[in-house]
Amino acid sequence: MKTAPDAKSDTRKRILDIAEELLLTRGFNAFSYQLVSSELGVRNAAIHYHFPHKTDLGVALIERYRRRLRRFIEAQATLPPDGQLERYFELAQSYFLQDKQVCPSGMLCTEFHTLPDAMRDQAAAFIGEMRNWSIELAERGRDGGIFHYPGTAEEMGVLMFSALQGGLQLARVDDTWLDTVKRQIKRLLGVE
Amino acid sequence: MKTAPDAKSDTRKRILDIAEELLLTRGFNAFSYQLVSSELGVRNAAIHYHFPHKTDLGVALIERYRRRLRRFIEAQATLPPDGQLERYFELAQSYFLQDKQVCPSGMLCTEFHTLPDAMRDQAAAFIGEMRNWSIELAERGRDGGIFHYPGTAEEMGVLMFSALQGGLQLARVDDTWLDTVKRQIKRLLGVE
DNA sequence: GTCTATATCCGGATAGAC
DNA sequence: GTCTATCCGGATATAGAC
Repeated sequence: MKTAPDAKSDTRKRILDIAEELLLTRGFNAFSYQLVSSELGVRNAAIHYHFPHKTDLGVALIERYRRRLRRFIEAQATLPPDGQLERYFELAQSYFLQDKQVCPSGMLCTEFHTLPDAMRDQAAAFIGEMRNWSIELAERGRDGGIFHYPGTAEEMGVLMFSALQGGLQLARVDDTWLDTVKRQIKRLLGVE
Repeated sequence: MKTAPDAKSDTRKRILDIAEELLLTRGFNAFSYQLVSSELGVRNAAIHYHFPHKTDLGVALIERYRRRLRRFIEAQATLPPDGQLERYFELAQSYFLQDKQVCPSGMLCTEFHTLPDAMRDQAAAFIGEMRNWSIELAERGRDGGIFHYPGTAEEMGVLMFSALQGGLQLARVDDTWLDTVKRQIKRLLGVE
């Protein structure tokens, strides 16, 4: 079963894992096939076999984020809004704990002007999906009487997304930053 | 007076201006001396005369941001808190209107792991100063009875800073983003 | 202060052997 | 599927003429 004929090659997956780590720490422009291949213990031509162009690797990474986001959303569709918020916070926290990574959307936004077109399209789609989920969370929380905040669900969802993205980045300079942002978001939602 | 012997050369200033534009649109890793020199209409060796190493240019840029921030703060020290908030928003807006730039702290955070040490030190200091100012704004606003929010001034100041930084980045993908963030921050502060 | 010319290195990418 | 070998372009940086 684990060696099904259509299974993605292990090497391909390991390349994606290493590239993801590099993307979220260094950024797309600042990582090279050399860094991936040396980490993997192969030559850089081997990477080109799996991903002919760097753009292919970048697009594959964002596509994987999008699939992962869909599974993340489905996996906790039955949780109450405050539970979902906790999971959202844990996701951000797990990025930070792993070498002070930033979230994918944050890295892709700041590098946006230098990304190849295909990556920009994927990034915009990914960010749109994150945005929608954040807004729906704010909406369900209010409808369920769990969250209490001024303004529309769209405004509050967009603000939470923005604050977490910025907070995760600023945590690189001050370890307490992300905790502060999470605490204040909960307060502004009237939770706890 | 304008040609005082100790005046910084015009070329040096123009290099900084062009480099700043490139830093806030493309990032430090994604801009080159070639891009600066061609924009300036000189050869790249001329840039090296003014800034021998790229690190020197990067450090000079952040030092200028720090001086500018100090002047920005002083210039509106007498404004009421809600007026200062407006100026803060206008600053973010002006970045966005200029080729969808992000704020310096946002770019420096995401590239943090790849920056030379001297730039990291400057970036950390700059961000610390931004953080303090944002917190003091939240504090004065509450003390003056203009802002009304839950949590401490530190928590609210850090949240505003984070949300504006993230919002400015995400505005690259969706033009309405920054306006939404500004509107919601004002609402959360109980302003207007 | 700016130029030409060049050194050095590194990045993405390809060809062809195994 | 991975290797060796190589090409090409671009980036930082320096030397020395003007």
